[in-house]
Amino acid sequence: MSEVKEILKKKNLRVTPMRLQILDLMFHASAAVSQKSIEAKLKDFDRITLYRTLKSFEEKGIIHKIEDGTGLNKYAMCADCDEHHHHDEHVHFNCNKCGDTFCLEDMEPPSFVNKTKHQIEQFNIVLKGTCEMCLN
Amino acid sequence: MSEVKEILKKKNLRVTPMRLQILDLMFHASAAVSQKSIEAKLKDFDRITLYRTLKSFEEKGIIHKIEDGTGLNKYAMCADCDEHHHHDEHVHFNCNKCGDTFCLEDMEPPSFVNKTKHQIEQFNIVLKGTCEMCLN
DNA sequence: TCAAATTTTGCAACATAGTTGCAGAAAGGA
DNA sequence: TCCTTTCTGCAACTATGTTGCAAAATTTGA
Repeated sequence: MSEVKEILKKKNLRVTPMRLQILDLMFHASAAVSQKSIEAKLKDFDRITLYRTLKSFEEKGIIHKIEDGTGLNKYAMCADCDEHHHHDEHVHFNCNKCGDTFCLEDMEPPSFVNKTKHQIEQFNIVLKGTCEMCLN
Repeated sequence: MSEVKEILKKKNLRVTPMRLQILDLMFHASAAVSQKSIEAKLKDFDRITLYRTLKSFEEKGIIHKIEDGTGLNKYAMCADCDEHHHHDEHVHFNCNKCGDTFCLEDMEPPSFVNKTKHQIEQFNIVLKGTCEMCLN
C-alpha cells in the first residue's frame, strides 16, 4: 500500500483513502479494469468522484485509458508514462468471452506502409479472441 | 436512388423513405458516418427508428460498424459483406482534427506474432493522425 | 385494386455513461 | 493547530442507447 502512496506523492496528488484503494486495486489487477468493475469492488464511493479520480490519474500519467471497442473505457497502469507523454502504444487484447482486456507490452507493434495521403501519427490496435483463462 | 432500392430488396428489407434516405446518404459518403451526422442531415426522422435501421442494416451485412475509439459508433457500406459473414477486417483511419473515419481497404493488414497464450481471432486496427483534407 | 399479413415506425419510458457547479470535508504545510 | 488548497459528494443535466407497444406503412396475392 505504501508503494501506491509513493506514486501519488510523486505526482503531487493528495493521498486519500479512495485514491489508495483504486490505485491499489489497479496495481494488483491482472487485466485492465473498467469503471464498472471498480464500482463493484468499492461500493461505498461516489460514482462522480471515481470518474474524476480516473481522469486525474490519466492526466498525471499514472494510468492509461484503453479503447478496446467494447464501449466501456478501461484503464491500466502505465509502465513508463508521465504527464508529458504516454507510452501506451502497445497492442491490447480483448477477450470475446469474459470481456477482459490485457496489455501486450511484449508484442512488437507492426509498421504500416502508408499508401494514403493521410498523415499517420498514432495507432490503436486491439486483438480479439479468447483469453488464456477462458480457453481452459 | 434505385441502386439502394435494389440493395434493400435483395436483403428482404422493406423499402421505406427513411431507409432509402439513410442508405443513399451512406452510399455517397466519402467517410464513415456516425448516427449523429445522419441525424443532422435527416432531422425529420425519429432517433429510435434510426438506431433500429442501422442495426438491421448491420445484421443484413449492408453496412459495418466501426469502432474508431471516439466512443461514437460509425458505419460504412460493406464492400462485400452478407448476413453470414462480414469482411470488414480492414484498417481504419480516424482523423484527430475533424473526427472523420475512413476505411483503408487497400492497406494490407499486418500479421501478428503471437507470443501470448491467448487465442487471437480478430483484430481492430485504427490508425490516427491528420486526414488529407485537414492537412491542406 | 384491395384486404390481410407482416414489417416498420414513433412514442413513452427507461437504462447507462459521462459532465459541471458548488458547498462542505479532508489533506498537507507552516 | 490553523490556513490554504485540493478533493469529495450531492444535485442536476446531457448524450447515447434500449425495450414494449400501438399505429402506420409496405408487401403479397387474390
